[in-house]
Amino acid sequence: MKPKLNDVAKLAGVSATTVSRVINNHGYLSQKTKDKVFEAMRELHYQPNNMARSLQGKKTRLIGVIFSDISHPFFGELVSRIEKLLFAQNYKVILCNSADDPQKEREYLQMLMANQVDGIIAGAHNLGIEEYQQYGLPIISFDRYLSDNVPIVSSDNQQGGRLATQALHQAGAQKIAIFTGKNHAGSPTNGRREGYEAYLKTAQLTPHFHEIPFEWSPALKMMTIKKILVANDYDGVFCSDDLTALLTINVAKQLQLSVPDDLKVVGYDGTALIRNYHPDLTTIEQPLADISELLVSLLLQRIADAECDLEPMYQLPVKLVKGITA
Amino acid sequence: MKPKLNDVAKLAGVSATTVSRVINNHGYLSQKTKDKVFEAMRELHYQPNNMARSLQGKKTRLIGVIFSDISHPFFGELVSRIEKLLFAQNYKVILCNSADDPQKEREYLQMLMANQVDGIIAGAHNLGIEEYQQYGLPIISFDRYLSDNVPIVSSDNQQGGRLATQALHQAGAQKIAIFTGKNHAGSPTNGRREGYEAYLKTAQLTPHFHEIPFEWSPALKMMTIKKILVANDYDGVFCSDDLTALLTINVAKQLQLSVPDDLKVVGYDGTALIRNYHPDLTTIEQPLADISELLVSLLLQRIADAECDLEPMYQLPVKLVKGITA
DNA sequence: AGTGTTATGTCAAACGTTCGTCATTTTTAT
DNA sequence: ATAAAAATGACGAACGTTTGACATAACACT
Repeated sequence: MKPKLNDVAKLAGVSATTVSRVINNHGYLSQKTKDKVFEAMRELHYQPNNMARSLQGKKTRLIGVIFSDISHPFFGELVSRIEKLLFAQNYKVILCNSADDPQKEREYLQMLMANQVDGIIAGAHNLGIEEYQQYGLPIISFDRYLSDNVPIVSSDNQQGGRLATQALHQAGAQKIAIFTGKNHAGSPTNGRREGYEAYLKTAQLTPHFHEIPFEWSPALKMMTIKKILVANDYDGVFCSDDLTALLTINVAKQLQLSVPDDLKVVGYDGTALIRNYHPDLTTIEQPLADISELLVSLLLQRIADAECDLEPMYQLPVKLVKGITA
Repeated sequence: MKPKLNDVAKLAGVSATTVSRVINNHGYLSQKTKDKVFEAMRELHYQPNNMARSLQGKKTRLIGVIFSDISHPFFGELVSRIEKLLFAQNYKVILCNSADDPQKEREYLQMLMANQVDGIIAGAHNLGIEEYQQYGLPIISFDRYLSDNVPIVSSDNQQGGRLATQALHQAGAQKIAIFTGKNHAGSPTNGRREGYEAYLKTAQLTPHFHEIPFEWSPALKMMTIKKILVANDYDGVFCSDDLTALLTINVAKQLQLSVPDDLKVVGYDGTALIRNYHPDLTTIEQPLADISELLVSLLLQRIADAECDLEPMYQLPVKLVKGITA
């Protein structure tokens, strides 16, 4: 059997109360007793039962982290950073891959409630507003509007869209398309599209929109991209994520189009993976370190004080990372 | 305040005992009462408090999943699959990025114990054996020896090493190097190295070993690779992971070496990311779907019956995925 | 010796469930 | 009508910990 508080007490030759006091650093304690107790805890490999503690009203120090899928490099990197920051603050992460499925997201939410998490960081894309309101829990959202009292952390998607389009234009492109995911309300790609449109307007160029649903398989995406490139004579494409940009480049190669000579390409996200392994790709870098720090720090503020008022929206600056594809 | 079992009981007009019986489907229950209770639960958005339940000896249905870093695409994909499989069985994942740091790994282990997890899936690389034994908990390991009673799931690294080397050789390479991580005992890359060596022996070729520590930054790795390629006239390189293979290809490009004409390259892992976005790369594909299913299924068996005996080692077959780099 | 501070102990209630025991009521089958 | 089966209820102990109330002991300082 696992050792309990009482076993520690016996071994240390003190009362259970004293052990609890030592653990919680509560009331008067002599150094000698503390030492004895810690020693006994070590000897028995005692770990206080968190279930019992949080039944007592203590925090669980569990945080739910919901993203569509951490096998996507962007979310993988983001969640990895979030987990590290939280662990450093003695919080644990319950991982939720919502797969952009509203039903799964709902189940996750219920599960997280049942597990008494202290808070949630959500970057999922599907649920209606109400569902997030009914749980009176600290929540911070990444890049997505959930509800009025849920602060959003995001990067400046419009600015990113402008920068990307500008890069294409300044590299000489004149007929510039944008490839985005489906544009449901609240989706982050909307901002990118707006920035694209805004820049083209000032440059007096015509926008060309193409939707390539995020959840499609890469093979299907490639087919679609091929059709699009064949049917049009674009000389520049702004892809609203880096992976699509890689596909576009692959398709261009298949079509014997030289990048950047015949076709210029700019991606979006700029994860470490892309910067390290595809330095050629010109892309818009989201400040992942800042984003994760802000998400965590806001959440911890909300946990410490549920009433503390936070901005409804924190928008972090993005930057262009020049490769050679535009 | 969150609704409790008693609130449900009141609303449904039954006793607390009955509500508990309904939740646990225990004893005689009429359909009518069940309906009433479920209705009340729904109305109140009631979620049983898992802390209280597991204090009662119920399972927590929490699983600790320890890998070095999910921002690495291989681990990201593996952990994503594991999480999905576990969630489908109503288990939740506590995510642990050990960063290959023994101290962090130790802290994670203690934290998981404190949180009463039902089991652990570990793919980390650092801890001594003893530490995993002292907790009498179901554990399954990925690709790494932890302790005699911890089953290992891995792919056939030796076979992978042989296949990779064979591919290089059959593509015409004669002077074939291997780039691996540091070879501490129990590391999966050892098997790959052995396969490499074994194949070269039968082909009567000389092995050339180079260590490129896994934890180095990509920039540092590239520098090292460049030095190695400049100092030797290899015409084939087997990289023990795909990302290093990408770096090697990038370096080759810098050195004006044509791949595969001047230099053939084979990677290792074959994640969906690589297959989708780098179909050119010849690589050894680890069967991630089978691996994750096996990891989860073995763990659940051990949880269901701590005494059930499992093989000490499950080795799944790998396969060569032909690209054009070898 | 007296006072105040610091250190420890005993005891018990509380957290939200589960589950066994026992009792009672309702339903069903004969 | 009667017995057996099915359905519910009331009650309370237990899970491992925290915490407050209260008591008492040890110690330092005048």
